[in-house]
Amino acid sequence: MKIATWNVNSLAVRLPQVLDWLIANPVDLLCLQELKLTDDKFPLEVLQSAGYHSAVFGQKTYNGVAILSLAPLSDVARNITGFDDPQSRVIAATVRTPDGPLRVINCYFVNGQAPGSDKFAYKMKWLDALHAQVQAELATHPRLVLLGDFNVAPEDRDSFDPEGLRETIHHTSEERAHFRALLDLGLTDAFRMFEQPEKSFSWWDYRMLGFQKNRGLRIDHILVSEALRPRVTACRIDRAPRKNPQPSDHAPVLLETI
DNA sequence: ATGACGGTGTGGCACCGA
Repeated sequence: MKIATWNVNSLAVRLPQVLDWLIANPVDLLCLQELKLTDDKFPLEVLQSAGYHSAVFGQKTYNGVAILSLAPLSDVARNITGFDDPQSRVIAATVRTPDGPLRVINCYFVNGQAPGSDKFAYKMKWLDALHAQVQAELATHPRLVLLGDFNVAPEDRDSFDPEGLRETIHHTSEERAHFRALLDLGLTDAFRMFEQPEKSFSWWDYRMLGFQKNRGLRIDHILVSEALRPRVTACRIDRAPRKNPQPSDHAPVLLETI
């Protein structure tokens, strides 16, 4: 089984690239973030023609998440139970597999702007709420994958400049503690189950030749539950779409299981 | 570095992202 996550930074702009990428990478599940469009503008029929079912949670201008799946999706849940949020950041769904149901939680984590800002405070509250949500989901769905744009570089090696950016956004101790708290629920960062090239990143700033200089961050992640972990055979970042003429600033991350 | 680059909106620029 192949599962991927990709922050597309506007699906309206990136749809042709998504369709091309799915032809080259016929994954079972593709989780998208930053759709930047409302549900009525989601290209449901086009993706259906490509063979994919969709569960969508859109929003005008900002945020928006979707799960694309070759197999039908059930028990779709939007955002976090008991956490009133005007922003569309979380969509979960269940997909049947030969080994039993798999719960998929696709998230676009809060950016947070800067420590001390209102947006950072929102990020912390959102992370608290997400932790409780994932804990509850795990209790009923032992086979679970939590993936998306986490907006956290978990360790120094996940940043192009860990010293210069120490305690700045994506690098703060608080954000990293929240990431570890998710791991403490029994989740594993699938990317770190395998030997990886040094300076592996999933996002690069559009400015200042960020990608060409590999000045990036690894902030897009795929976390797998204990039941799923022994099934994981590979996890990698696909840098190819970042080389497209009009790229997203994020690259897809891919997971393979037996 | 109040910069850069790219997307969206009802715009002539501001706001946001990371």
